[in-house]
Amino acid sequence: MEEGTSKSPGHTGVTHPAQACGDGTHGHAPGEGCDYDARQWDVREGCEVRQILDRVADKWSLLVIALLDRRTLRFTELRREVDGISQRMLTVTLRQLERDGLVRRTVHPVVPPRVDYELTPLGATLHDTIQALVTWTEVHQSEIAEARAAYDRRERE
Amino acid sequence: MEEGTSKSPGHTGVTHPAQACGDGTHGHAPGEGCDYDARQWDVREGCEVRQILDRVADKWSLLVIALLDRRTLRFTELRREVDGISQRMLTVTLRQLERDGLVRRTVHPVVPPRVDYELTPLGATLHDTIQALVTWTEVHQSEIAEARAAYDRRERE
DNA sequence: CGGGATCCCGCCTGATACTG
DNA sequence: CAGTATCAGGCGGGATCCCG
Repeated sequence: MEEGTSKSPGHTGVTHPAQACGDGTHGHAPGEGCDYDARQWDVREGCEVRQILDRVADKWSLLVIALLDRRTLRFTELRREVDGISQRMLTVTLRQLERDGLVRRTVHPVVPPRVDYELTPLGATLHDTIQALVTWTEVHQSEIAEARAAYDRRERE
Repeated sequence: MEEGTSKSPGHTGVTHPAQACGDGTHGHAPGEGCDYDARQWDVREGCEVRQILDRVADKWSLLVIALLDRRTLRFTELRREVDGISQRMLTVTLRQLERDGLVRRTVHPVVPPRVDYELTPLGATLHDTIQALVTWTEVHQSEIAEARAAYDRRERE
């Protein structure tokens, strides 16, 4: 993999040139200027990279993607497998992922309704990255547990 | 801090007793490649993997770790670089990361006070993973922007 | 079954004041 | 500078009802 879209070698400033960059909320018309040297990614709020990062680095999105990476799932199946998610958040998350082109939603015109969710090719490219995160978590589980215990012990005294 | 040391489950009520969900039924190969069977990672709410994942897959945590991965930073520097974070959330995030053993907090007994934050060796092991996520985001920026535009166009009609 | 609409509570932000 | 304490306000997200 390469370093993304960075091209100009010399410039590293990017403190906070201005606001510009669009609103921080989710609804935002793409195509607005927001491109700057991302090599020094101090990533201002509302910028595309931050928007996407906020989506991908979201607990629900991550879990949904990881599950869909195994196989196509229906709404209720996802609801059951993503333990703890509310129906609303599952809907919202899936819609966002669909909008981002990471998940394809297929409605079968049958009764009772049947809707399948699956990763798009783009979404599938997240596999390695997400899996790496999950693997890291599993591998370092005990170390973190220890660190927490130590911290709490220190705090309590 | 009014939220206590251990993040109270609050809205994501932990219904299950936090018993070990890494029940040893899926031994994985820690090393390289995702060659272990990822098709079976049980992620019940409240289990350790989920707790850690929820922390690591958090927008603020991710940004803070990524920044500290470049160099040691002081509180105010972080506040300035992580655009959009409130002082409270920065404090909370840093405390969580410190508790998890990912970040080391060093208080220098000088006046005015000086507190440095840096990644621990454990935290540093997240570098590749986090960087992969950031890189992925940068690489696929335009594709996602297109997907969003297409989706919005479809919706509006 | 899938999901839109609604109510509602608690977290987060932002502003401000106060310590060490 | 690096926080902690507090209050206001917005909204994210859970729970529930209900319809196609």
